[in-house]
Amino acid sequence: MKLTEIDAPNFDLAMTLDSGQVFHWEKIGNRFYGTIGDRAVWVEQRGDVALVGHGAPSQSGDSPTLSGMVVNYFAFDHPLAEICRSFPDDPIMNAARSYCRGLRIIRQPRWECLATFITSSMKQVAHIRQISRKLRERFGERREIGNSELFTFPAPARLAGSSERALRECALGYRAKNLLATAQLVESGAVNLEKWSALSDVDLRANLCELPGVGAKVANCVMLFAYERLRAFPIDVWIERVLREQYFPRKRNMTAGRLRAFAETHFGEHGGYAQQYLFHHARMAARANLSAPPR
DNA sequence: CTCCAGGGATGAT
DNA sequence: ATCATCCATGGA
Repeated sequence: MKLTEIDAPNFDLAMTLDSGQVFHWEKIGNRFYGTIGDRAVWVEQRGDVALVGHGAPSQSGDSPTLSGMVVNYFAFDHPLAEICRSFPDDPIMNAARSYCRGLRIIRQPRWECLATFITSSMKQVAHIRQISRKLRERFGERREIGNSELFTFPAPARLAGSSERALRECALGYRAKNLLATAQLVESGAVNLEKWSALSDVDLRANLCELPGVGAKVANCVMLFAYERLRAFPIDVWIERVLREQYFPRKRNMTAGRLRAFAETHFGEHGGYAQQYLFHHARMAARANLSAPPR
């Protein structure tokens, strides 16, 4: 076990990992255990420093340094103060910005992010976490870290070579068919997720939406979390609720299309970041209301 | 346009 | 201990 300290200014690890953008990190004590690509690590925040525990690299040679991988994964290079300053100055956004200080949109591996969000449709965060764990345990590669074992997210070939039935055993339900079909498209080379990074937002979204199990919402999540398209604005039920109740409280005829058009213009060049802040703030506020309901 | 598949955590009773 | 609710895509 080795330790690495990494400068992590303006960062909140727990907020970042608990904001519904990534689903496999497990909290044990003060540490979050998970994989970054092929590497098993734990991460602990100590003020402005991220302490990272890790085993030996899986392969020697030309792999990037661990600290480089961590900096890239958690996007410590995103100019967060500047990004937050670009949000609109309205009461809703200001409350979310203040609550979510240090939340960063991370850079997830493309396939892992796409596959995970295909499994996310019509599921809540707790279920998505379970599916991710089952897929990893059954099809991923085992890694040891300290006394814990972790599993990498299975490569496309691994899932493409499985079966709808095996995937259903991982609690995917009807999503199994979509994940299998998409894995086979990627594995066959018919789809090259890395090459898609060169596409415009419009073309990337269109290509993603062609994949089985990917609609507008999942496509926007993948654009935001795996392709660093910080303008992409996924609208799920939580965000739709925020938009309707907070921005248009007495407009009865706001269609989904009009809401989408509003979001795309109102939240600006880092709309995806704004969306994540609104999403996380709304979810945490709802949770707080359960323990202390209003009146 | 409507209806529904499929499923496990979570809340309500 | 049961019962209802949450959720996004795609096909009928």
